[in-house]
Amino acid sequence: MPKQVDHEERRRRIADAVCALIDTQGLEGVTLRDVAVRAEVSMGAVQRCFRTKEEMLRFALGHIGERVTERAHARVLAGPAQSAASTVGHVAGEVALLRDEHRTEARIWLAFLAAAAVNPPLATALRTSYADLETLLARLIEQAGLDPAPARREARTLLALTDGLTAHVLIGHRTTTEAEELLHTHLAALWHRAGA
Amino acid sequence: MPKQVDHEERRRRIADAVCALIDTQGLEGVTLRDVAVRAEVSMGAVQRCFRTKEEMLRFALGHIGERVTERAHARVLAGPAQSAASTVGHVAGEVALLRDEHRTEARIWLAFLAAAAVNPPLATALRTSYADLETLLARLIEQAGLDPAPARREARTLLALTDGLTAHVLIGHRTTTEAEELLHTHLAALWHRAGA
DNA sequence: CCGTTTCCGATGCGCTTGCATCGGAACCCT
DNA sequence: AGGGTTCCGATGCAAGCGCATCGGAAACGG
Repeated sequence: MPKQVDHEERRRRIADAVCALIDTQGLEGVTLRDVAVRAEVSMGAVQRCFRTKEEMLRFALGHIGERVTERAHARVLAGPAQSAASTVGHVAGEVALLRDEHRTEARIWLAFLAAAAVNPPLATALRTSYADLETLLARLIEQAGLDPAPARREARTLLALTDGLTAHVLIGHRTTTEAEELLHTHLAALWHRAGA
Repeated sequence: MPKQVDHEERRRRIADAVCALIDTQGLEGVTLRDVAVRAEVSMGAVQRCFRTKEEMLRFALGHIGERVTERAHARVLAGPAQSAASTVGHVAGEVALLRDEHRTEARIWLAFLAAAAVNPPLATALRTSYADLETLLARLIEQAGLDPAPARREARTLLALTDGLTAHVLIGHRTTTEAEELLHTHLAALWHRAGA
């Protein structure tokens, strides 16, 4: 058993470098060389971890996808005393990546979203995350008092809305505050409708 | 006055070629050579029309932006006898680019949206189209009976929702039918709320 | 302490990219 | 008819790309 290296740790380290590059230069600006420099490893190491660039990007997408969905799940567990409705609000706010410290993730997410439109493997990876979030939201909305079918419908609408808002904030067509307010109003209408 | 050429016509022709390439290969797959081949002109002609690739892409974005907004406006003028509410539905459906024949435009739109997140000039061009659509929708919603402030709020929400739905359809996480139904349900709730 | 096995840094290769260059075709005016 | 402009197709170029290659460093069993 010769020289051993924690491959998983290295893969994650490289994925982080990929994400950092996407954040500043977009997906097109990601090159193997730049990734290697960012991750502080040699190009050879990158090529050993991932057979192709495509494989590396796919892994990075899964990496960021996990980060986002895990945070959403954590938010549910962390908010015990509140009402189900307010939990939905918090999770939606989390998914929308509106807070400044998540701007990076938002840019990365949007970059992968666009790439997925012409790249089926990436689309598959993305759908996994979306399905997860959708189910989570649907369950929460159901707990807030809606029937299963309408709850799922509202979850889907909510997910699309958050994505759209995120995109609009990113291109500067909407401020973070405006987006938060729109999200809040949408949810208020939802609960109002459910109560009646 | 020597050899003359309709520059505007050529620019539009090249923009169409750019869009066709984005549709199949994404923004990264657009090269000057491929554009020239698609547009059936020489590379020299492309370089004469646009000083840089960046300038060409910017023009193409404006081109497709005009197409979408003009169709939305046309939809308003074309639907005279209906209620204001149903006009909103039609325009929203148009903006969401859900119909199969607009799938191409949807992909192009999403590609530019992602690029705009790391490219301010593109973001500026995009915002122009968004502002236009937002105002149009707000006016229509107002005509349907809402006060100006809520009307604008609903227009913004609706615009974000359509964008999100479009993206979800593109990556195959939502079918066209599902998206249409979600959009319809959202609007139904809106009118119901407005009526009360 | 040396052989074996695993790893990787450096380098090279073939290709594509955006852009610059320029000679000559195309055209209008006189 | 010919000169003066305007245009553009072909070609060249430097840079950057993903990927393949390989010699040697690192770590262990014997």
